Amino acid sequence: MKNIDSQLEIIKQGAAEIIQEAELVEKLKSKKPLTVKVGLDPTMPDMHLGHTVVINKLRQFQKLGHNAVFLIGDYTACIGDPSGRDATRPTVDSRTIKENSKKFQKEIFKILDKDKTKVVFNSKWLGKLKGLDLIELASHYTVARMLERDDFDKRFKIEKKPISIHEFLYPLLQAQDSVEIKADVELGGTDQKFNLLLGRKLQEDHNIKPQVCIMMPILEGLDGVKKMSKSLDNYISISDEPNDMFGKVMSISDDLMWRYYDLLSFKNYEDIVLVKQMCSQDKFNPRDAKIDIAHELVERFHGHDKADKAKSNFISRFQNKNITDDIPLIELKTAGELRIIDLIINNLKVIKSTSEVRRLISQNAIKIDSKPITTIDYDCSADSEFLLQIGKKKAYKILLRP
RNA sequence: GGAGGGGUACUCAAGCGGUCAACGAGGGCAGACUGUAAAUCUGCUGGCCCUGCCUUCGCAGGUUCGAAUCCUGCCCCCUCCA
Repeated sequence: MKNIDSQLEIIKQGAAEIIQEAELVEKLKSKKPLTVKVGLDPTMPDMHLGHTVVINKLRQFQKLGHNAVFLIGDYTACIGDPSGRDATRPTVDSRTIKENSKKFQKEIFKILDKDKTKVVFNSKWLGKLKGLDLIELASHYTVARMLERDDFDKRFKIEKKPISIHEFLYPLLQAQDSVEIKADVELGGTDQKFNLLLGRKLQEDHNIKPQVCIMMPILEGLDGVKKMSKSLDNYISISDEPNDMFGKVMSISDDLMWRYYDLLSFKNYEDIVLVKQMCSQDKFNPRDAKIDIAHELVERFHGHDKADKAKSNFISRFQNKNITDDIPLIELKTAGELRIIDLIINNLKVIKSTSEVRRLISQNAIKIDSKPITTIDYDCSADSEFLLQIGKKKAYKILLRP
């Protein structure tokens, strides 16, 4: 185990806030591996890079020799934490929760060391709570203090949107998890501050040394402004195909790229500082820095070979403007000629309405063998092979057979 | 339980009897410029058998030549009082 100072330095990297740092030092001084908790609700079917920020931090703890506990909130998922949202999340059925949990476990081990990570489900203890237990739990906190939570406060006072009573139970249950696990440290996004703090309070009530709360910044999505989320469609899923993932990373702004470096890269802190410096002094093209981070991320989730391939595809396609062989070849059987409309809407299913196809055609966005088509009545002759491009990003090789 | 306010397209938000497929903003898409960047500029943004037609303004009816706009009932939400 490294000395306390260098541990602390690593732990603090990228963290938005630590409560209380002095307590953390105290705990580190004990020289015993700390129990570090990260919880995630299996409400969404797949994880995106935003979720991994906290897991990356957990990985650092793990590398430092501490005990990583990954908590799957299969019980709390039934409530749905509305954190950062303006309304209750719809509750999720138990089968979906099971499926998602399984997927989660597979995904997190692309980041964490499988052999050293303890995976726990909070239904194990929360499921045993009886009505009276729940009432007892609820007695530990007051309504006024609940309303201190930012999003509750906003909904209640400013937006005047409804808050259901059961939503108050979420933070309490999450805090109960910390009691059960006896967490020394809990990691979460800055939007989790309230919930994490409640863990401290509840642990104290149970005479457990309160956990240190470490808040990580919320990662912005592709737009660079709003938090990464599936519902905003500005996310990079960790199960995105290599080419897609690479392309999405390349399309972010330079400012955002540095955020991604800070929060997602496993490179040394010093190396990142150096890259930033070189870019700002025009010694290194930011585009190439972007290629590096794109490669790193694709490699993490898809392996080295696929990352190399995605990179070379990207370069040949966009930098050298070549149309590569990598474009999917689609073979279709047709009796005679095939209308372009039918091809796009019925066979490829990439655009949903004729009107939209019309629009794209009038904008010169649909090309066949690099030539824009000008009429909706365009027919593709039977028994032919051609390249179909829709906008800049979509391309297909089509082979029509009789 | 009582009183009042409100539900409009992906979101916010105008419209309050015809000129409304519905102002405006955001988002999204496309084009130009580029580093598939960002910023900026331009256009588009319900559907279709597209110089026209069809369906949309919480739901269901009604008044009218004609309704998102008026009337009735229902559903949902918010605020205040109890």
